[in-house]
Amino acid sequence: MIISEVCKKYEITADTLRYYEKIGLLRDVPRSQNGQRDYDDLSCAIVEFVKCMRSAGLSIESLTEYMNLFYEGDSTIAKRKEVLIKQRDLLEARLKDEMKALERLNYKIDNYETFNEKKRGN
Amino acid sequence: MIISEVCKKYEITADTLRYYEKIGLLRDVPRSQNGQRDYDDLSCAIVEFVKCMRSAGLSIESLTEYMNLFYEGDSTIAKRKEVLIKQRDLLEARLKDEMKALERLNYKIDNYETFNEKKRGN
DNA sequence: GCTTGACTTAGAGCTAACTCTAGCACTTAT
DNA sequence: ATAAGTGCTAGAGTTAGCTCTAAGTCAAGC
Repeated sequence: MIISEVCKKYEITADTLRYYEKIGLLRDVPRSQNGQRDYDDLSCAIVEFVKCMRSAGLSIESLTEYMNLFYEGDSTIAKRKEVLIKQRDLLEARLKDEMKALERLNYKIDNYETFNEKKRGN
Repeated sequence: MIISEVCKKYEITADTLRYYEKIGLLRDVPRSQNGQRDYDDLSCAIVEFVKCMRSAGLSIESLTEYMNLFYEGDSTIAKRKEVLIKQRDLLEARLKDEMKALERLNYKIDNYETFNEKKRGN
C-alpha cells in the first residue's frame, strides 16, 4: 500500500506518517525498488492503532514508549501492559473531567446563566 | 483574594492567571493600592469556569470568544449560547473518540494482543 | 535597616506535534 | 519527450499554551 492510500484510508497526512517514522514511532515500513514506502499489514495496523489513540489524546511520547517495547520483542509484554494500564487510567481521568464540563455546558445551555446570577450549582 | 490564594484554590499557576489576563480571557481583576491583584467573586467564578473548561480540552480561543461576548454585555446572550453549543458538540465528539479508545485499551489489557495476532476486533 | 518573600511587568523561551519548503527523482499521460 | 503528478529527504517554520527570566517594588520579621 502506497502512502497516499494509507493517508486516505486512515485520514492522516503523508507528512504525519513520515514524521512518525522519523521519530521512531513507526519502523520498518517496507520500500519498493524505487525507494517508495509500501505499507504492509503490520504497518497499517500500527498506523490505525496510533490514529485511534492519538484521536483520544494519548501522547506521542507514550505511544513511542509502547512501540519501542513492541519492537523489542515478546520479553516486553508485561511492560507494554503496564504502559497501556497507565494510559488507560490517564484517559479515564480525562473522561471524568470532560464529563463534568459537558454536564456543566448542558446546564448552562438549557438554563442560561452568566456569572452574575446567584448560583444553583452553576 | 490575593493571587497565591487563587492559585491554591483552583490549582492553577500565577503565571497562567496573569497570562489569561494578558490575552484578555480574564479582565478587570481589581487591584489593591500597591497594584497587586485582588480577585473578587466574579473574577474567581471566571477562573473556576475557565479551569473546568480547559481541563476538558476547550481551547483558549473558544473561551476567549465566549468571554469577549460576556464582557460585551447582555445583548450577546444568544451568541454566547451558540458558542457553548458548538463547544459542547465538539466535546461530545471528542468523548466518543475517547470512549472508543478506552474500550480498545481495556480489551488489549484484558486480553493481550500484539499486532501480529489474528484480529478479533482488536 | 536589612533580608526575605510575595508581588509586579515585559518579553523571551519552551514543548508537543505537526506542517511546510526546497530541491530532487521517477512515472505516466499526451 | 515533456509536463504533471506523486514520491523522497533534510531541515526550517508554525501553533497553542504556557513557563521562565530579569529587574524592580513593597510589606513584614529579626
